[in-house]
Amino acid sequence: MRVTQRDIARLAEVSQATVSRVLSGDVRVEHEIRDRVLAVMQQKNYQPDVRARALRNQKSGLIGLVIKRPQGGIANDPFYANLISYLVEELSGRDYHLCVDVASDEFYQVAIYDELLRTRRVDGLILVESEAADDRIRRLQAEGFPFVLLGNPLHFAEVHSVDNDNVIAAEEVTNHMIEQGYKRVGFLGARAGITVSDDRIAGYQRALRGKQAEHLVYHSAFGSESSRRLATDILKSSERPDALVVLDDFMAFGVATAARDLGLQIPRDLGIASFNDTSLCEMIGGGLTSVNLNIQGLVSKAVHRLSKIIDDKPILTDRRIIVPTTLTVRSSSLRSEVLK
Amino acid sequence: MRVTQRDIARLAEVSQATVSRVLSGDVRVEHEIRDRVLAVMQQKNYQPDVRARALRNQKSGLIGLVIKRPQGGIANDPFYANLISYLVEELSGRDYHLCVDVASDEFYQVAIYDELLRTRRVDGLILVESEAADDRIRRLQAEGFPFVLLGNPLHFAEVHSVDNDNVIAAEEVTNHMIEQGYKRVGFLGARAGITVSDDRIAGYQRALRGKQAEHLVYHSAFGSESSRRLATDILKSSERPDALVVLDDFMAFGVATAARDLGLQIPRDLGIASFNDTSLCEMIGGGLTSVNLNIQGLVSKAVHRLSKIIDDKPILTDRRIIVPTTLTVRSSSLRSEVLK
DNA sequence: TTGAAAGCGCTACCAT
DNA sequence: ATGGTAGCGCTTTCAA
Repeated sequence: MRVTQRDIARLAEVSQATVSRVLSGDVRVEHEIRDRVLAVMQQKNYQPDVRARALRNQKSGLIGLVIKRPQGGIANDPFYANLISYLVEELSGRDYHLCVDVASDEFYQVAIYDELLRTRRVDGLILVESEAADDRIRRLQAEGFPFVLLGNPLHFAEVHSVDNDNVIAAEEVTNHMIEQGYKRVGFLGARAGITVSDDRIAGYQRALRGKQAEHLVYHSAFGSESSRRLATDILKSSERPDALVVLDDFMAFGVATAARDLGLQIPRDLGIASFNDTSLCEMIGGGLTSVNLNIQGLVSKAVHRLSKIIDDKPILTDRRIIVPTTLTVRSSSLRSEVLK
Repeated sequence: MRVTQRDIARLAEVSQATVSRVLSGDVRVEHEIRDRVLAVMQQKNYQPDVRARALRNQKSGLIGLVIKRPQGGIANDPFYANLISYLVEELSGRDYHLCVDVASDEFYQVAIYDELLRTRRVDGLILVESEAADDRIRRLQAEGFPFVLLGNPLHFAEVHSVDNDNVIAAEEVTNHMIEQGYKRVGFLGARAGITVSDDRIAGYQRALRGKQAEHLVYHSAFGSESSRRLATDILKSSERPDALVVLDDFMAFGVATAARDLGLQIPRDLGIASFNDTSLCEMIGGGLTSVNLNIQGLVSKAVHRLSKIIDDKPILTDRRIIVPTTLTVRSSSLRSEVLK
């Protein structure tokens, strides 16, 4: 059996309550006793049992992350790997651990929510929803369960959320394309309903106002292969765009491949820019212009906010926190350089 | 306050013990009472508190994954994303959840180990060690803590481990290159000490026996950029290899980029093959030949074994479980096709 | 078949 | 300043 406070108490000839006090750094404990207890703890290599603590304090020290499996697993989306990585890092600084669950389908996801929060396994949740998830959010709200949404809460104004301003980000990158002299800028997004995509399309359209009459919005499935196929069709057309803003780096990779196969020069014949600024951007010949979302910043803000909610601390700032994006310009969009 | 078994008991007019029995599916409970209790549970939306259960049963229902941050975060290594993804999936089928921690440095990693297992936060650990980690493994053994190593335990014969046979895998892929007619096959690995790399180099060398006198082993840092630079040097040399087996897809990507920049045709002038078979392989022009590690298989075996250890069930098979690899041949190594 | 009660290891309150 | 003790919500033994 493992060492408990009772064992320590017996060996140090004090009460178990005193051991607990020493552990919590209670100032009222006499120095001599304190040292004696600490010595025994050290010797016995005592560590408090988090399970007992969790029960007693009604806090598990765990933050849950439930992600809906994207197309082809989370493996191929560096966003999630980044997210988890930064989350763990951020949490460890606050004495929290991360509990990850992946939901393969809608039904299962609800079950996980139930299991995770009704059983009080975790103290709070980080939500990442690619689409509006009304029922789940309402459920959490009804339970009064602490959670922060990474993304756009849409009509849920009361939900705490951390997000980029994807409308502005898309507007900026589209403007960048226009400034580079592209005349027919298109946008390659995901299917309608994916909030990130919808937001970025809105930004794209805003940028075009008064500058380009025709809006060229295309909807592709996720992944570089789908976008490669779609891009091939698009670029074969006689009225093809001369620049494409793409939803993410993977899809942009597909576009770049399609362009290369069709003999189009980047950035001269086709400008490309995308979102996420993953390591992939350095891998595309000459580099891919991409919007950096500052995932670390998103995560940091989200955890900060969540821990405040959990601790019931007053929240003075806005419920929606916006983390600025930055445009990392690489050669895939630098038409002006090429034409010099 | 939330609903407890006592509340249910009161409402159903039974004892709290009976409620517990109903929950555990105890057959001795009379049907009528059973139904009454279940009805109240349903109505009150009762869920047992996992914290109390964990304390009582001495089981948390959590499996820990501690990963040492690789170069540049885990984000850029799809292996970890895959690992986590499959782990979560596999665990959820066994009523376990995954607790992820990342250790940035050696010292911190030991601290996490302590926190995670001495405090009994998790019931078992999955270890992923890129290098021999003697002290940590000995510690776990001394504590009698359940864990399974994903990788090569080296001299720790008593450790339960799940791994590919990297020696054989490398031998096979090297043989494949030789069969394709390459005469100077090289190996681009990581620095010595990284067990996966060491194993694969050993396999590469075994394949060359009697077939190619000169062993061309190169050591690169991780990442496509480092390997691109190194590959550029290697390929500029007059005695350059005509084929490279590379430690992973990312590094292979760097090699492919270097080759392209030097005007070398793949697979005619340079054959490339690597390990991991990630989505990146489809992205490299024509496709990259790569060894598929069957991560899902690795994870499945590891979890299966770990849960047996945790439940103290007898383990009849070998302590070391080998999951077979398969070679996914794509055009980057198909020299014979090109020369037809 | 059911209920009463002990106890998992801890924190915190109330005594002294 | 210290000890005794209640109790977090649950499972399980023991009695009835």
